[in-house]
Amino acid sequence: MAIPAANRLLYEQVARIGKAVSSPKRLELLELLAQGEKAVESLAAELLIDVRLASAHLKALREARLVTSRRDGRYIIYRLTGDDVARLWVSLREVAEAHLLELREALGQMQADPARLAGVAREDLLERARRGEVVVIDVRPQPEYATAHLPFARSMPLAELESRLAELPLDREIVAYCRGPFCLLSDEAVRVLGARGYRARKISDGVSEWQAAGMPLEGSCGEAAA
Amino acid sequence: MAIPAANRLLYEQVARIGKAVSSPKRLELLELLAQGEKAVESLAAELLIDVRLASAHLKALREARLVTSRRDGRYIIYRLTGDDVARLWVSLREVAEAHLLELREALGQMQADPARLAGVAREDLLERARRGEVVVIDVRPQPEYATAHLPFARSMPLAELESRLAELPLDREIVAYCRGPFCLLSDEAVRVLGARGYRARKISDGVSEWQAAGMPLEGSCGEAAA
DNA sequence: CGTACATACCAACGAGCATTGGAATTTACG
DNA sequence: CGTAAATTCCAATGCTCGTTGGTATGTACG
Repeated sequence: MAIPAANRLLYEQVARIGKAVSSPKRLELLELLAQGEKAVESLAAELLIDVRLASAHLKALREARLVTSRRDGRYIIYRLTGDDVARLWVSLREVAEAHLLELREALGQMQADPARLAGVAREDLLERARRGEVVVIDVRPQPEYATAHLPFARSMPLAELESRLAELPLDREIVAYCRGPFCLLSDEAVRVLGARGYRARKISDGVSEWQAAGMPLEGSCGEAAA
Repeated sequence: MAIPAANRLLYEQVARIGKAVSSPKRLELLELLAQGEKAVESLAAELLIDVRLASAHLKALREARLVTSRRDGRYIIYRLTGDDVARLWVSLREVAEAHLLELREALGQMQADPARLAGVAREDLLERARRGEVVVIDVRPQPEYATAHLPFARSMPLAELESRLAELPLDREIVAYCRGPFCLLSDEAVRVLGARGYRARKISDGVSEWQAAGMPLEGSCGEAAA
């Protein structure tokens, strides 16, 4: 009755996207690129893999049109082809979290940290940050902050945190965030701050999660060097 | 600074979901299961593949926890583990449509049909259907209609359409829908109706797309035989 | 209780993918 | 213009996956 060969092609095309997100390394690349555009070298360095391997994975992502590249001097800068790619990564992670017990266990062990700011709605956090009741710090590297960050957030990269402690108030709660639920930067920041007597907690949102929830972002969402 | 081995496991878990949706056949299975639970045999028949192959793919989907199975007599009935799985399928398809030119071309060729009801918001269609200005027909097999269908939709399986033409009014517009943008049932229905003098058009939404857009569904969304 | 049926399991083959060694290409910089 | 740096391309290897032939398991039905 129907022509089965006709739409077989359609599913193959969608499967191209599926194949692109079927590798852990490529997912890691997508999450990094969701923080802002980056050169191959820095991506490879962050993942602790060979540059050639990173290049090969990026090629696969490019062939699925999830990323594009442009040349900037000696570097080739990769970036996501759209916000929907970051949203897809968030959706995938949420489905995995919802159905894969193993993932929830691994997440729980990794961030056994009791310093989670849970049960607070994003709107409430935003309102408190607006009023200055809490200080929201973005502990990712500065270029990622420059690309996009949460409203009222202050850039405080983990690498500079200890030397810039004086900038943070001791009398107000400090809320740290980083790249998302899988990122450990904010956990480390909370640990450091807690040891120095600060009242610090973390949220697991990154900019992608925040935006996927319909919340506003700030930042020159266009260009930023890696 | 950070422990890279710790969260390596996390990405592997998410990649399990990615691997599950990296095969065209498995995507087809997911779309069919999004219409309602079904036995292995009927899934294999619909895909025109060997039952053993369908079983193997379903096993892969089950290991990624995207589907579950239960026994009903001699049959093993598979169903999605949640609405979020159907939403993931919709998201994947939307990302593919947005970025893969090849997909848009293939889609355009397949449904070159000029009878698309485009540019009409879902809310407007719902309102017109409520007022009875249009007759919305669900041309999928009846069990899928029973599981879930659009509000005010009437079940009119394509297989029975020609013998039940008398039930449809000639003076009102008829809007057909089926399983989604990749499904050809509604195109065929529009063709048949058009040849008999009916004013018929189609929408590309299926129940998953409708629901993913935040629109309400009707139906005994629990049990239905395949 | 034995046969038919639906489905899962096991094995095997070929195709495709991840990874790394080595080389080519493009750009910047002196 | 030549050298260094960043990245891609090519080839080879080992592994995983899709597919199908054969078989086992569990259920219904006479």
